[in-house]
Amino acid sequence: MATGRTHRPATRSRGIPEATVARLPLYLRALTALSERSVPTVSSEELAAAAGVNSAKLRKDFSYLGSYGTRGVGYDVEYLVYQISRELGLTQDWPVVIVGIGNLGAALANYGGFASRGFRVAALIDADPAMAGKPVAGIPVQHTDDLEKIIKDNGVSIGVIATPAGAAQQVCDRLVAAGVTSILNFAPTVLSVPDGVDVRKVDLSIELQILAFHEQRKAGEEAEAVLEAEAAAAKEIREGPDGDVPAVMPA
Amino acid sequence: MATGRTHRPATRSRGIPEATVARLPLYLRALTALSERSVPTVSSEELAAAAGVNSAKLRKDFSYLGSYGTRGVGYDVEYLVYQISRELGLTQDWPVVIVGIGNLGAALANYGGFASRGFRVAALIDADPAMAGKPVAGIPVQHTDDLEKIIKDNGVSIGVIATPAGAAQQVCDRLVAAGVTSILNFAPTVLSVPDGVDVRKVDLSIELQILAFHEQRKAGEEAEAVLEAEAAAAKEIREGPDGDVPAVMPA
DNA sequence: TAATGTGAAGTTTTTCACAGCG
DNA sequence: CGCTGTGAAAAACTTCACATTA
Repeated sequence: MATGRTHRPATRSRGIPEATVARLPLYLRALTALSERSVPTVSSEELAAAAGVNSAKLRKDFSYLGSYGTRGVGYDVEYLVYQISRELGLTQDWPVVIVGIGNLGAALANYGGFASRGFRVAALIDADPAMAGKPVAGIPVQHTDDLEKIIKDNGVSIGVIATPAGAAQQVCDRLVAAGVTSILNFAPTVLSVPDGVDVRKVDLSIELQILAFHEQRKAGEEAEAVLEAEAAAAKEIREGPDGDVPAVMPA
Repeated sequence: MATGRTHRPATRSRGIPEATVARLPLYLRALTALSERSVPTVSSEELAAAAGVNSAKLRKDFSYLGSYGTRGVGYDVEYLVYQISRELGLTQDWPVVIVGIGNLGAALANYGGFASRGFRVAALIDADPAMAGKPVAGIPVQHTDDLEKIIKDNGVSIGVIATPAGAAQQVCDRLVAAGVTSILNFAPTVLSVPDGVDVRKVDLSIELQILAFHEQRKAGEEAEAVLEAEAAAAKEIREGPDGDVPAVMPA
């Protein structure tokens, strides 16, 4: 993920373990939902259930942020929303560009949760001249030629790549050269970037393949279970219904 | 992720660590690219570079699958493609349904890499009656009412949820009730499912928030670096250019 | 001889279980 | 009393480094 540039261990930042950072958005979402329902406080148990994790893990995660709970009571929802938002850097607004306005890029541009918290789609960029000027999600698409200028004019540091795989590395290089230091990559390619640039990838086919692996395993186990059941049935026929009897036939 | 149902540790399956499973698709993609260029063999070093991991990790990962390499030579590309495909369960075809044919659902339906290896879009399902019958990516959209029938008729065990957050849990419940045991969730919600059902989620806003965290940290470090530089400069003014001198002013 | 395969060491993450506090 | 916060133990994962072997 190339978190480098300083001398700190790449996997930890500000003393907060990477695994914890990855869960903070989950907690934040659950807390936001509670906040909207005007729930004032929440226990680690309840919040953990809402976020789909176990409560010890959640408490440990929060312990890295500080002691924001009240023993015997739980956590103040509003306060925690604020603290996590601050920790994640969502109290400021991050301008984001999306490059590659195909079906996926359009879907991302239209994604509501985007604007709501901390992010703003500063520009949409596509290589197709026919797209230029067309509005998507109310934002006019601009041509790739102007990529560098767009990045600089808007002070963009986060870029989303939704181009075909073939174009991704080149787009990435231009983004980085123009000053982008965080990239979310939807193209099915490994991007190489200099130290100090973070890349995260979202990859449909990888996720499906992982599911297929588990799916296959389940099928295998079912077959095994059937075989075991059959074996048990056969054994019962050989040995009689009560099992613990010395076998008449060799095992 | 709810991998349960049997008595094995949920995080390991068939003796292959979950972290390894998650990387196999990466290796497979790199190997497929090599295969297309008719490269006959590859070393762990080269393949690791192509997949963006380190070579010791790759060798350890492969060691869980068996001894498929040749010392002094490397790995046979074709053979490894086959072994990994088999391990991931991609030698069979998995029919997949996509529920929620908005921008994102359409993007997924159009995604090429889908059909190529192991997966087949068996049906597209949407709640909007106006969509029914319309072809997306050459496949006619069907109405949610028929969800159960579609799942059963096609023997679908993998479902993709691309609906708005509000509908996701309900869709999920229906998919599971109809026999789906693996779900890829694009809706920004935590899904609850019974044991034996795997859920993986893809969440734009979580990824962006993780990037924002690191982005903020970088900015903080720059500020720190500036402060340190300023402090050093100030110190130099106070102490003169050679540093190790007893301070005249209090620290 | 070059590169795999792997014990062993090191690191990170998770979980346990309970002391401590409101 | 109830629930947080956290040391300590356990588990998972990564990396090292080298014996092994084609």
